[in-house]
Amino acid sequence: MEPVSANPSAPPPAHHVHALRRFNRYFTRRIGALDDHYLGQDRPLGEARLLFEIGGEGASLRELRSRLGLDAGYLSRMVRALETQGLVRVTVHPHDNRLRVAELTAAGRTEVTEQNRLADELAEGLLAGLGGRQRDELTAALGAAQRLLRLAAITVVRVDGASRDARDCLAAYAADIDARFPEGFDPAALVRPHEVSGDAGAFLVAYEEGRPVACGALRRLEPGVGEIRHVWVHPDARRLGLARRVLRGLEEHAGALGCTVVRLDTHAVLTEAQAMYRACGYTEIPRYDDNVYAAHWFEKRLPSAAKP
Amino acid sequence: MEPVSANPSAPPPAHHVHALRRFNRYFTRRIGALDDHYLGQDRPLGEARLLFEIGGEGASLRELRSRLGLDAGYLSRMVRALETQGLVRVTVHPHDNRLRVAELTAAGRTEVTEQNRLADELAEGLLAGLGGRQRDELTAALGAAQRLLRLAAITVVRVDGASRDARDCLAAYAADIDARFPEGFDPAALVRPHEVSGDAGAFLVAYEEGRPVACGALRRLEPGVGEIRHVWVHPDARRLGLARRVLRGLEEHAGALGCTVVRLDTHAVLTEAQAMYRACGYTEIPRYDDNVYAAHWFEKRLPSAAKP
DNA sequence: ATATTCCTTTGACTTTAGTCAAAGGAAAGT
DNA sequence: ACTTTCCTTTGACTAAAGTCAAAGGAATAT
Repeated sequence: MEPVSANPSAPPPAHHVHALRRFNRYFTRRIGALDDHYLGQDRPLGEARLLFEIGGEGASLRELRSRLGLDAGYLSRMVRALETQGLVRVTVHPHDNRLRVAELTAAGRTEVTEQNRLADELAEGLLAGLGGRQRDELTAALGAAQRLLRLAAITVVRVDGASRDARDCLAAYAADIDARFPEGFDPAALVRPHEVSGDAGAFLVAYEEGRPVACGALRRLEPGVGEIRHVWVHPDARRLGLARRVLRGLEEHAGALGCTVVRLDTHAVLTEAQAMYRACGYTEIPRYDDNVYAAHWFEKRLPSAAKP
Repeated sequence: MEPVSANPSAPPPAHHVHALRRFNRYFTRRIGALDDHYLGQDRPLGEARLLFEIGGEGASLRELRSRLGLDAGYLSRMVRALETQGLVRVTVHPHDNRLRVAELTAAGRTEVTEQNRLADELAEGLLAGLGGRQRDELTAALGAAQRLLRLAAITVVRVDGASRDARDCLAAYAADIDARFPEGFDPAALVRPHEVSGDAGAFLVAYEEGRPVACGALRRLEPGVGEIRHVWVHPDARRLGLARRVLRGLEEHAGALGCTVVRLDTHAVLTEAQAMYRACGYTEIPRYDDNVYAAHWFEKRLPSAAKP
């Protein structure tokens, strides 16, 4: 896996760094601390967090371990403690006897609900000091900040078209558009791994905290002409501007593979995608393939790789 | 001290509460955690935080205790530990032999600098994932959020005009405008405590985390006419919209004291203040007093207290 | 001057949080 | 079938964080 345009720009100017640190200091002191102390009520923080993380659906110990970053032994003991307190029930995983699954009992659920109520109350108390317009502003600012922080944490890397993550992404993509296209979607229309690997093309996957959240494929149509396909973003990661990042990465790879033009097609129902392609410099062209799902065809001339 | 328009509005809508909690969860997990772990490097977190809090200027143990919320005994031991490591020097307070003051030694300063460098690096790494425009957006969003969170934490209360905090605020106000008015300012022109206490008027102080950060006074000019004076905001708390809050509070008190009109004057150099008064519904009127510092006079007719 | 309040230190604990290694049962790869 | 890899449990610790109460010197209030 090689990172794609990892650092597109020079180191960030100091004032951004300071703004982030200032905010961090203020926020963790004012809010984070409060949250933790009040939530914990009568329970060690570790246990409170664990309960919260088990949540309504339950979770395997393995998952809890990775989500909370805990030592296996430590977690095992904590779960046992919660079990003897009657808050948690532990069973073996139905499909894999190595795994155990922790679920909340009724008492556990009550406690988590109470935790949530307290946290809500705390947040309400905080917001009570603001007027309606100011609350709107705050919510908007926090939303924007979170969006950008998430985006900053996502890395786009090139992977082999036959890799596990690539296949998973394509499967999710296929399921997604199958549900969206009125006529459904036949996975046979997906690119073959060899078309997007090695010198033939490229397959990019975006990772957020280790999980694939977006993908995009590039294959060669003819010498000098690449085709972008299967740009997909996980529902949880939409509206972050991730598709553009994947697109930019694919264009870079196209340039590196000697393409001067990239093309792509889209289905009639994917109107946001069409808008994005236009906004990214693509112009509509006549049909160039016989893709039965396509209704619009686009092309973009790549800036020739400038050498300094 | 009685709170002023403490809860001007109904409990905040759930979506604001959720937005705040969502952000809080994300932020503390992603950023806060990182920060702590990296900062601690080779040193327990408690000590690292303590070093940071002692900072360049040093601080009394008492202050450290309240800033960090630590047990006295625990703090005492931690400071001793840092002292034996040669990072901190402890001396008795020059004016109060009960107090000790902790200062950083050269070695301590080096370590804090290194801490800061690491934290900067971390922030840089985070920002590296964003483009220039996105960084600007992030900084703006964090700035707005912090401003609003601070504002939410500030409460405006009425205090006695002769109280310690009132006097401190007025002194700071006097020093402030003395530096700003070309002709200086004579503190004899300040209101007398009795003019702004009891039924005669009101004195409001805004507190942020226990410290006074703004004030404003109301006295009665003649029956039915109040005068607003000495609206002042601490330099650290400017640009939060605090002056407006104080002003609104004073207007409410004026209404409660039976005033239908409030007046105020401002100095020629305080142009932002003039703009604010206009934006808050004040209109310029002819000179109504003989205040030698005044160059503009304003008036606002108060909405008569509506009963439901 | 005397009582009271402050601030810090010390002793004696407890709880949380976390680490490391060994071991054993279960699934996956060959 | 056999090795390897996974996942969890247990034992044996350590370090950090925090609590409580007693005590003594310094300021303040009365």
